[in-house]
Amino acid sequence: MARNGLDINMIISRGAQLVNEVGLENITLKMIAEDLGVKTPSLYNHITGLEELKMQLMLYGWKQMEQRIMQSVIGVSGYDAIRAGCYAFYEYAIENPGLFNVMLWYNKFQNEETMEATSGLFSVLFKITSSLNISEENCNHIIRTLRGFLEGFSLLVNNESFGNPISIAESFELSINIIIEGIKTLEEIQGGIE
Amino acid sequence: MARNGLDINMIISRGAQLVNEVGLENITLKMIAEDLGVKTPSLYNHITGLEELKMQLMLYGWKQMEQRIMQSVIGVSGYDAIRAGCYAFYEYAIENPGLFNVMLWYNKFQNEETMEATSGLFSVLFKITSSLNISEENCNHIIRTLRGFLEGFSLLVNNESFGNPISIAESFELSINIIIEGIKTLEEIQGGIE
DNA sequence: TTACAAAAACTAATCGTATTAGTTATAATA
DNA sequence: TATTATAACTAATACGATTAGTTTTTGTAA
Repeated sequence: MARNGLDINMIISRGAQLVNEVGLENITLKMIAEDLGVKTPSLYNHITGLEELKMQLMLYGWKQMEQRIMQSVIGVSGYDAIRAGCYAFYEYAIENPGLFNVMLWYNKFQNEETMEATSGLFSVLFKITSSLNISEENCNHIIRTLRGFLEGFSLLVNNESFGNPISIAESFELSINIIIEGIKTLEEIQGGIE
Repeated sequence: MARNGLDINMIISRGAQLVNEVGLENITLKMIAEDLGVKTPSLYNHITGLEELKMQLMLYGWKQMEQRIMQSVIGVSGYDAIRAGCYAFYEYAIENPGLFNVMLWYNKFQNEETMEATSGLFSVLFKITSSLNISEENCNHIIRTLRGFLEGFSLLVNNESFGNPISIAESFELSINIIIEGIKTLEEIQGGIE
């Protein structure tokens, strides 16, 4: 029926590589098109524009991260699973700095597809936290605590915003310890009340 | 000697208002110039370009936030001061969503002026944490924990990334409780060792 | 009071990328 | 082999950032 040169998956996966190489602020359609050996307008046969591509990259990143987190928690449970999931998140984020920026910035548009991409991730987190002796509502709060810390800390690392020369790895480890210990006290308090 | 129409402070303060209104992704020099009643090239007599303006806005935001945090901890100490400082950070961030995005994205360029702007903020945090029974190194780690959580959580709130309908205010309160309780266990452990 | 000079503001022009309009080429299918 | 859907192309447009060069203003000093 027509030429079978590009397809949207090629554009997205190549875009993901390029955005990690040059950063979110420098990625252009022109660059992606040249990389794929076509002229810029040809991309418009597969995407509606730069904004949609960034949305697609955001979804691509979250789906990949979900896979990594799911793999990381196989065979572990409870607080060990929380720890493993946090490390998987952090490692994916710092391995993919450009893509992670896209994931953060384009997470704002709330539509069905966005929900679908991130809901899988949250259901993993929810299953982990639900195995603890904590109310469902507090599980949801805790997921927000973890999301907040993980997104913020990863962003700070990627931006090289920590001026102090002390170890970033130790900061991350201690932070996770702090949060887990904090959650444990919550569990005890709630256990006492019930 | 010359006309005294604009100065850089007018551009920055007006830019800060506008970026909160239209968002980081939509702010343009053209918009700021029109708002100030001049043509776009006139801005170049005061700034080197859009990038420098964003850097200046980033510094402006961090300095303002530092003031807010310092005021918030007057008269309180220990964990109450940590709590007050965290709330001051969060409230400033959600009151200034566009500017806060600038603060996050342009925090990457590490020069003397950047350091100066954020070092004041960190010295406040360091004074607070130093009053606890925690080693200096761990104080620095804890500051990173707090920065990570506060930046990430605020970003999630500003982007409306929390799909779940449960209260964001309660999530923040519980998160701070978790982190403070986590820090307390750290303090006890270290106290026991010493 | 008036001429000067520094600096700000202006107009005109350039550049780069996104996007759109309209044309050409390809490949599956009838 | 002819058709046709569709992808890729060329050409053109739009818009903002930036630069070059000109004009205007205003404090200072003759």
